[in-house]
Amino acid sequence: MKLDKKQRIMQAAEQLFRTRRFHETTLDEIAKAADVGKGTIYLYFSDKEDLIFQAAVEGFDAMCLELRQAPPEGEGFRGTLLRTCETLSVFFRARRPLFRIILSEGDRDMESASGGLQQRWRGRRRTMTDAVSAILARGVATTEIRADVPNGILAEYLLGMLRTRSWELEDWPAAQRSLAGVVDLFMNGAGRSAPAGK
Amino acid sequence: MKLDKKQRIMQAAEQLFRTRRFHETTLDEIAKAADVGKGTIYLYFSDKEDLIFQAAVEGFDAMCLELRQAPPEGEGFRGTLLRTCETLSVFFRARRPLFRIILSEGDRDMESASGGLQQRWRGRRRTMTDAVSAILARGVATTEIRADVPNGILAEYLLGMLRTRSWELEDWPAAQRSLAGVVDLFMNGAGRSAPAGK
Amino acid sequence: MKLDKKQRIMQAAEQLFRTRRFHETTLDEIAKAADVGKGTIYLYFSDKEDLIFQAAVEGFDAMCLELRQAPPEGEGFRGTLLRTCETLSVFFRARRPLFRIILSEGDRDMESASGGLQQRWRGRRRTMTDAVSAILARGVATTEIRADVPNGILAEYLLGMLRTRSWELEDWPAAQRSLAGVVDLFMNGAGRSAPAGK
Amino acid sequence: MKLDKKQRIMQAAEQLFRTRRFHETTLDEIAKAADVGKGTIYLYFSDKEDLIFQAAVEGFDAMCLELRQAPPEGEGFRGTLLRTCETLSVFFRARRPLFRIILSEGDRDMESASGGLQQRWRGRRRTMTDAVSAILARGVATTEIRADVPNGILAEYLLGMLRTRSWELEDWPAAQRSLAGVVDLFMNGAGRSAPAGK
DNA sequence: CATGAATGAGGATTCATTCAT
DNA sequence: TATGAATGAATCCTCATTCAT
Repeated sequence: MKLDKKQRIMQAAEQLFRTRRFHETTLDEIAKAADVGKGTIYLYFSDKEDLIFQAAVEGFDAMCLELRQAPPEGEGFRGTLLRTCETLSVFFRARRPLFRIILSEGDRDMESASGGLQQRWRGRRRTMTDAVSAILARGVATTEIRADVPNGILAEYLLGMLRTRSWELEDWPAAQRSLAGVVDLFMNGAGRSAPAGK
Repeated sequence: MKLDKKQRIMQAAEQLFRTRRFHETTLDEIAKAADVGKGTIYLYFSDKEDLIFQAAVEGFDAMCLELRQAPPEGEGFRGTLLRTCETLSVFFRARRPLFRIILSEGDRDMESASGGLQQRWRGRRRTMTDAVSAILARGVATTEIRADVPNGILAEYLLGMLRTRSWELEDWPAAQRSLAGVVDLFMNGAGRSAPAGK
Repeated sequence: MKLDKKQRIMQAAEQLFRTRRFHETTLDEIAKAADVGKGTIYLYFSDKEDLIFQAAVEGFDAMCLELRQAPPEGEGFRGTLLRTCETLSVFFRARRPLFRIILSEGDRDMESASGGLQQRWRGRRRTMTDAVSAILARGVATTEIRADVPNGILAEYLLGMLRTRSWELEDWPAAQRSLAGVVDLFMNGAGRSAPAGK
Repeated sequence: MKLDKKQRIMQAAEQLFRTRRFHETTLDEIAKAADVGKGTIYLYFSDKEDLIFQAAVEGFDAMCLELRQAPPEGEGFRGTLLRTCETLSVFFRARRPLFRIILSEGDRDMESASGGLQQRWRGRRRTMTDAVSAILARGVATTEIRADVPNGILAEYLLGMLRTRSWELEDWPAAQRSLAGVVDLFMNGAGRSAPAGK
């Protein structure tokens, strides 16, 4: 059964942006790949940027909700953190190309006119960082997370580590870039982890 | 006294890309801003991408050399690490807009044809990560850095933290995003810092 | 009633190339003259050269077919030859400017890359020379054409004479450059034609 | 010993235009090939077209003078004609690429502005056709050339045949495209040359 | 005479967007 | 809703020409 036309368009876009840059991917190609007329795209999206954005944040709210769910009975804080990383990792994996475009298409100093994409994303992103902050807050409550650094900042660094893992560590063996490893490093740092002589 | 023409062009480019995207910034504008003829740009750069790249990596090799210098007498490992972060931070601060473009203009899965910029950068970047790895190796030697994670991976995460600090934490008060904080978090992690035996 | 858009574009091109050289005629002008958008040209032609070529060979195949038609009952060989010259002459008259461009845009020794136009034309041209050769073969059969020179060569010289008539003899009075005169010269040569009474 | 700089430039141009079109050959290349500075070209030629023209007509006047020389003792008319064809053939052989450019760069209907090259050539060319006409006149005097067609027209056709031989017959075996063959065809035509039954 | 760094006018081509059907 | 033919604004790059040295 054929998907909804809007869905087909977003999927085609996601697929094409995987191998082509923003300005190298034409609406003709997307329309062709989605098997719809070129004009049809404009029935569902206001313009090319809007298409990118909607394709990127598709499912984003659902993910944020998932992050906010209460942890299952008996799951320790580290377990929660690991599950959080998995959720985030899964969401961003397929969307990496789209977010690469969004992040590149503007910077904080950009004039508002051109920063449309980035502006919209920054607004949404807050939902995610807040959710992660809330999770870290639980760790603070159980004294498993240090309290001398704001949760929001810790959340950003955690997200940054996940980005590094996804963007820069692709060439390393899977064992070296496990999510458990990220959590461990995030929690214990790179310093001599356990006082040997203890 | 007027700078060298090539320098003027690179500076003008850096300035303009700060507030405009790659495709919104025309060579006309750059030439105008640099106060040179349009054709002059092509005397020094093979094309627009080459201009971006050269402007971005200007001084990169010098920075890598600086990273490799032996630490001053009596400077502890943490001191070295802090100094390393400062060096990196200074280098990337002004070049952020340029690197945003380079990173966005291609991805590892991209066809080689379009990944020219990124390819060139990946080649150079290695010099930097190796230098940081080498520094971390000294920490391993003094048992200040854990040995169970490859230095290369730790280096990537450290660089990732600096990126997060520079890109995502701009709205936080300076005190919260100090380089010392980055080093502390990198070394000790987000877990309860206080020694258990307390 | 307005012509087909593709036709309008080709006619506008033919008209403009009549008074301007290849590189002096811009696609802007052609689009303007044809009263279509600039982009429309690229819906029908792959590029500027393709436009020239298609405009030039428009109707070429039809002419070749016409050349191959059996001569009417009772038409002598010279009559056939004259009719052939007329057909050729009519076809090339309006297209002279276009062919001037095609012939100039490459030469046999040119690298294949740049000889696109000329290559395409050489391929087509063969159809025409073969048709003329076939006609001359009939003359050989009736002993009206000498057999000691290959038909293909004679065909080339005949076509060359038509070109001379069209390109170099324009300043001479029409009577001196009649097609009948071409045929006569081609058949009898410039030597003392035939000692009439002798 | 190094040639005169002007000579070197013209030779380099001739060489380069052999494999490149007018607009594909840059003055940079020519200067490089001639081993002179780019500005030096403008010391000897007013512009690019002038360079082409002067390179093409270099030696043209000398050739015209040669054509006008009295035929050697005892050389028959056909001998003179053959020698004439040889002279013309030699002159144009190396210059073909240059003349292809000149002939393509304008037409009789062209606005004077753009027809500069062609205009200049048409003026010079007259010297050559007049010389050939004069030679044909000798044939008329000896009744070897028909008198019912103006010499000027016959001269044009003869030159046209030489062009055909040089441009269109290159793929034929040398024996079939001999200058003697051209003269024979010019004199006797393509009709049954000698009434066999005579 | 000779040079070559510097210039900037000029044009083919692409592609997001519209709108008549 | 859906389409895709038509549009034309927008820009990179080339290269003939100049002129300070």
